[in-house]
Amino acid sequence: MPVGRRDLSLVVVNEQAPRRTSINLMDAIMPGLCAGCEARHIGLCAALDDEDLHFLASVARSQSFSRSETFIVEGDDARYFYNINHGTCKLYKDLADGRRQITGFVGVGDFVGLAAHDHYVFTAEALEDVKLCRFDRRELRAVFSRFPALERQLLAIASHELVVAQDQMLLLGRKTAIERIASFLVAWSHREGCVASASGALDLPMSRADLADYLGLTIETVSRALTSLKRQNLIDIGAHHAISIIDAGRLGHLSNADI
Amino acid sequence: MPVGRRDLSLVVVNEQAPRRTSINLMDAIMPGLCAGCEARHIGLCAALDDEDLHFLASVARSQSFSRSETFIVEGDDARYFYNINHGTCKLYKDLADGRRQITGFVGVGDFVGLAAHDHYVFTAEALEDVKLCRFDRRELRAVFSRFPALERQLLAIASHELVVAQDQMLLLGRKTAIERIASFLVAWSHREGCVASASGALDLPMSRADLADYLGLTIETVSRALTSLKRQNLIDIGAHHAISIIDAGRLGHLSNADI
DNA sequence: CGCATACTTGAGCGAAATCAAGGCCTGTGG
DNA sequence: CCACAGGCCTTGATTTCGCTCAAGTATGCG
Repeated sequence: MPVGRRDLSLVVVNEQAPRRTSINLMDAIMPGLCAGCEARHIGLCAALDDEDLHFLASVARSQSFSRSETFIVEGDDARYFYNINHGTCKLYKDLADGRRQITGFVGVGDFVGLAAHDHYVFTAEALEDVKLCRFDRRELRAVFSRFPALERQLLAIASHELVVAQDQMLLLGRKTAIERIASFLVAWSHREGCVASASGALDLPMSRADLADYLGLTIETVSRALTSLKRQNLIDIGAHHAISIIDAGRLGHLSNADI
Repeated sequence: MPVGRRDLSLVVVNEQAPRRTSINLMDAIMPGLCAGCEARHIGLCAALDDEDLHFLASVARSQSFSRSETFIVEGDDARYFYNINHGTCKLYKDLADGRRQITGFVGVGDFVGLAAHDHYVFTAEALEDVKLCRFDRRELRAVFSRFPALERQLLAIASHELVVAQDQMLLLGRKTAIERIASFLVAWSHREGCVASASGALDLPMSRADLADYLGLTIETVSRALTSLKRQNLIDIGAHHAISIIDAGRLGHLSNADI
């Protein structure tokens, strides 16, 4: 029985392919199949045969989660591996006494579950309603051998994430509260698809508590730093987690990007 | 002209292959060629032909650096990519005002320069005399297409480094000074080849200043925390950067490893 | 409209930074 | 062999940035 484009919904959850710098797996594997897709391709031949599609259907499936649902729990068997089709998630690690470190926010096109051993080393929680494409890690080798270009792309993605992680270490180890907030706002403003409205305001899907847990601060310090930036007329704080950057230049200077 | 095993010294600097969890590139490419090598292999066929060897000679060469020499400078063109054959190095990022964050210490078998874009995003400096195998990044694609198993292994390595980076973010963002020091000592004691002598003392190749820059502290705080652990009889501090762990259990408990 | 949750603001505190000596190796040269 | 210089490390005194505790104020939802 042939698998037609229609059946792709099993794996291609979001056909209105988003614009993201990191690649959407399905965009990558099926260039040209997703209408309006502008993600970078990874050099696969344009068309997949029925066998390829059946194979993909057998190793991947779509999933949805609501705000505050966790779909990866630290310590669990690392059986799956995800590609985000819609929404934003936070990844975090907890200490026994409740202290939490958010290691990253992941959005459309990002992969989650790459950095794992036999067990997941972080928890992943939806910050808003999310749609995912879930892969079985046990089939990963088979996926790679069928689509070798994908493996190459994943190495580039992992390398880039290492660069980002090193930046975050510099922030957490050496920057002041104001510098952390400024760095975050500048970095978030460089994400594609983060601008909420015509006003140019940033749409931050995370709470002050999440921001604090990401930047190694408390919610009070985050709040005070944001208020301080607002008083200096560098940003404006709107409702619904919206923040507008008024003076990107001075904000970037405050963020103390490394040499 | 054939390339014999002798000529491998160009790339295989250290034939007494070290025992390390992360793979030594040459061990990987030439399993069986390095006497006593116990590193994991990555599934290449046992023998390389002359063409392979000529190819390797053309893209890689050995290098040596002395203590405190830098061989990668943040911001420079990322032309090379290294595999460490001997010694330990620190990787760090600096802020304009001199604040420094060491993002990692790398030792025998580790790869350096993977996490880079067009330019290096960190500086690498030898902590002791080091020997390296240097690869031209522009030839990386050619290396991978000749040895596809290598690329697969690099993805696994990069994934593992992401796990380590996330642990470090938790440490930098949320742990106390004592917890940071305890975590570091426990982690370092799990490195292979780190035990200096029959006494079981750890050989730390880095100074207190390096430790401070790695753990997001000052040298005074590092010193006080070590003294505190010594007074609690959990460790003993010897000369020449040697530290013995007396009570690994309580030290591990103090380190507050995440759940 | 009322309650719960999230955010802001203020006051005081504390862990680690900064400032400042002082001690201890190690190597060098008399 | 000792004297001295220069790192590197430790220890103490003081300061400070961000945390904790505590209200108070929006915001959103039933």
